[in-house]
Amino acid sequence: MASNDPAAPTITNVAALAGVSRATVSRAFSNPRVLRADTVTRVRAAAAELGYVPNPTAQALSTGRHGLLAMIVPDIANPFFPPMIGAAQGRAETAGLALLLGNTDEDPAREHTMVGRLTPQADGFVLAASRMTEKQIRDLAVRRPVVLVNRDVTGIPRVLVDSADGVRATVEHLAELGHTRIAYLAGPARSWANAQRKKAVKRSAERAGIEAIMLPGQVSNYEAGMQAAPALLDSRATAAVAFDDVLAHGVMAGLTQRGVSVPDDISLVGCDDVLKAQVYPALTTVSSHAADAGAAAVDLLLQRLENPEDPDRRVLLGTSLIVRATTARAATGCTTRRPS
Amino acid sequence: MASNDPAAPTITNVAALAGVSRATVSRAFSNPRVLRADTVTRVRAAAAELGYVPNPTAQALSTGRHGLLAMIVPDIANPFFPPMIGAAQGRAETAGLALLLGNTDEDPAREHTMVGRLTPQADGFVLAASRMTEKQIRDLAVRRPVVLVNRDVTGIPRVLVDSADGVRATVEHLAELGHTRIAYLAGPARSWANAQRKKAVKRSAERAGIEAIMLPGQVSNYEAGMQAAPALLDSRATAAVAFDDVLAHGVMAGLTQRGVSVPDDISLVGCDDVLKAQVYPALTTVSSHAADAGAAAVDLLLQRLENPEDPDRRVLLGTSLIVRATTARAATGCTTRRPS
DNA sequence: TTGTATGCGTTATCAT
DNA sequence: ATGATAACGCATACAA
Repeated sequence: MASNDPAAPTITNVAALAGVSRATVSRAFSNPRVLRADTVTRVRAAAAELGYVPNPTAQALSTGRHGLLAMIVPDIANPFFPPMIGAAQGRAETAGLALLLGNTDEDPAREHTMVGRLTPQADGFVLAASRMTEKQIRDLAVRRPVVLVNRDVTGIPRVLVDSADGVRATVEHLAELGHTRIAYLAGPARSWANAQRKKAVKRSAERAGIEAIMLPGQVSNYEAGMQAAPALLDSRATAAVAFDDVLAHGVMAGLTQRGVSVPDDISLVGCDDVLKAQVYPALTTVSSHAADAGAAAVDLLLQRLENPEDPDRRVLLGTSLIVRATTARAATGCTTRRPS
Repeated sequence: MASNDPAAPTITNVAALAGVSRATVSRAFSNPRVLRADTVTRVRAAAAELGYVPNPTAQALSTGRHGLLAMIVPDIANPFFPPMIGAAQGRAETAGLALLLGNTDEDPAREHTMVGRLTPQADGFVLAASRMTEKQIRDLAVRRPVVLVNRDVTGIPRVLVDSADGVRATVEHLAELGHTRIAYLAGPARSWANAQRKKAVKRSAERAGIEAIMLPGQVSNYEAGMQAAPALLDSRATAAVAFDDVLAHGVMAGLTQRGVSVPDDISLVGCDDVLKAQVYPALTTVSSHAADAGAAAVDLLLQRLENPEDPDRRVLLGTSLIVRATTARAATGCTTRRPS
């Protein structure tokens, strides 16, 4: 029945040592302003001497606040998320909160179950690229503050990485290089970011007066990219924008395998800048600032936590084109080489 | 004071509806075997009707078990850790536990503080590549079960990725390719894996009858790799093993920048296989199976949790060489080109 | 400003 | 097999 924690001092021990009541010790930590300054210091000294730390579980039972934030991501192995998680954890830590991490493997059912499992312990949720239904999200939101990342549900605070700027700059960049027919390689169908990027490519191409082809996609990983290479070649586009960097690298591999050179034969642009300049050839990409998104999401959540009546917020984070080594002038004259 | 959870039914409501005492409701969930089968079903039915779920916080306060595992990593942005974290979370989830994640930015002080903050809520710890002192780790271990990953402290259960096999295979591979002078590019000085790999390179080189040069290093990132390129060239080694893949990529960048070609002029091998075959040129590397390590660590922790008297365990995970495209025969005759 | 008393939801001890 | 009740550690309404 007792705590399994050997020799963990409680408020009672501190009270005895400091010669005050347990209520005073409690106040010395949770509401020091109502106490005389010297009692606060006296109590704190006693606490320090014993190594006393308030027990968050007991606090939670009494206040309903657990000091825990939950963050759910669809795939931690996707390099887009780790920086976001790191930033979120750091922000939470600064606010004195700890972070519960859940990985759903893109499975909506698993996400829903996990959220249910965590609800009684978490003060709030950050749902990154959530795959749950709008109804499920709203149901959760009435029980706990929720902040969405890259998912746009009216009435739920959300931070969205707005690819529009970066994609437009990308298309203009490609147009300037003489490309007149470009392709968009889609990512997960349910992904908000995918829908947004697809639309941005389409519109920007119209504006720039060039042709845009939409190539289908389901998942976003290296394998899928490899397999998308033939379709890209068939499309006869001379440049492609991929849903993200991982997909782009897969495409690059598939193309190289078929003797097609990037960027000499086909220009390639990724999204999210997850690999930075860490690989050769360095990928031209649309930077997403995932870490900023993680920090912003936690900030939003903290606001909601201290003021549940906070108005609906929709934070848009900009993106920008980073030109590196996978874009070049459109191949002139000769057609793209095909394997035998 | 009250719970912030709207309309969360408690054991009392269920007891009233089922016409039993609160104790019986409790037993119906935590220890059903001592109850008559029909009462269990009756209570469960009442609970289901109300949507009752046991409150983990209250359980924790009473039992001392929180249903929470904490995992601390030095740098979540390092691609070695995300798969490990994902596997650990999955394993914990299967066991009905949630995962608290902490990121320390390689800062021992921050790690220590974080561990202190989390101790009252976590049932146990997985410390990945911990930077804390041995004493700090032991102190923690008397309060909570602890499992280490890639840190070797006697008496503390630990899982170690044993690079020896993979490194030996690497050195033999290089020797067969005609290399007679190879370099090891070190990583973080306090890293157990670094010490182990360095030693393995040294010994394997001796066995293979070739020369091994140790190049110093402090941190492991792309930048550091770039900056290490000149030293590598100065060493006149024709092949190099880097502490990890990220460092290797940085080195590759630095070399390419100076007009030195990989693998034509210099062969390069990474460690950990964090980028899989996802980049060109695909990196020859020593695979570390980080996900397996994460799963094994949680398994070890679960064992300790149910039996604290479990004997000291030291799990060694093997590694293997994956030959891809960055190793080739030693350049013959001509010396390595240097930039002007 | 500080102390007293009670409740938070559950488990476990001791009865019956 | 089941019920009554005392913890678990803390926060807060109320009293003083």
